[in-house]
Amino acid sequence: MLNNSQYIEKLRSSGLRPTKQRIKICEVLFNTEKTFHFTINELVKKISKSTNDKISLATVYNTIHAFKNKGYLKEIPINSDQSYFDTNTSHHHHFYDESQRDLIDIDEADVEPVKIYTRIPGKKIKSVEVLVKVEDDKS
Amino acid sequence: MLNNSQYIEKLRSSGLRPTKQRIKICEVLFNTEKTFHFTINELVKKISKSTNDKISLATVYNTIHAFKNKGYLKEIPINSDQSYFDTNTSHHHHFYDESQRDLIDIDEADVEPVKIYTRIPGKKIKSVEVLVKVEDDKS
DNA sequence: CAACAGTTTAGAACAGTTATAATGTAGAAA
DNA sequence: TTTCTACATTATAACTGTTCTAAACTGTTG
Repeated sequence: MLNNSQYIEKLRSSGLRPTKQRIKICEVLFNTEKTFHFTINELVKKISKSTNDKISLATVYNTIHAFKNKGYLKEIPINSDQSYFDTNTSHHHHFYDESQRDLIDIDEADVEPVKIYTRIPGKKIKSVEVLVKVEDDKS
Repeated sequence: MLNNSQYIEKLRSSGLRPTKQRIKICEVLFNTEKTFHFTINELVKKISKSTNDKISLATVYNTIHAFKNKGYLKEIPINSDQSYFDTNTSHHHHFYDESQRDLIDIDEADVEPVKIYTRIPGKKIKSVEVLVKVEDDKS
């Protein structure tokens, strides 16, 4: 929930030029009460609903990748024909309802911290992500 | 580690006609000491190395999906431009080294069972998968 | 063996994503 | 403010993994 000048500052401070496309995308992504999940396709629709100046698809992809690299977005590891992103960059996990193709946050407090008793020599852990797949309970 | 007649039986008992393509794919996938991970591309190469009769790409896709549906393979949820499959269908988790694009099993005993204290009403849990992303440790 | 449903096949089609190269623009310097 | 330049945007082409199509083939059943 920031205003434009704060997005401009945020972009500039991370070495991204605050273009009007990037500011608009910031608004769509971050000017919300709650965080949310999205695919590029859904984001494009959301953008076009909220502005008359269309943003090209390539720019959306570029911007999302830039934001992901800067840590403003997380990509959610999931088997899907398209990539899912999350505006919630805090440490948390997900339910995935494959039938509805619906992603739901699992609050960090609702998952016992995952302990891993083995390591890969020479590598350090970057992230630990839990994906809980659910299906309709017909019992 | 089965011989052909056992694969024929396995296929037939799950309602899949034991065609020579499927039997060959069974051999490549299951006639090994250790389980392994693969992409369709890698599998196609493996198949063509081990036989002179080429199997069409469409058949490989069909067969892998059939095997996955029958529970002979698991798909590994990962953000990648291609799907990863695992011949190890027991419950276990993975390290993913993004720089090498390399998947490594985490033995079930090496992960504290993941406890989830929340549920989605009307849905039951189908699987719980942990993906640990690692990177080179430059410290 | 005949008949049929299931399977394989090559290639076309498709969807998501990335690359290209021309045009535009933010920011710095004069 | 004007000029300059590196960075961004754009439309579109290209690319990649996967799915579809429809014709030919084959395992199974009677």
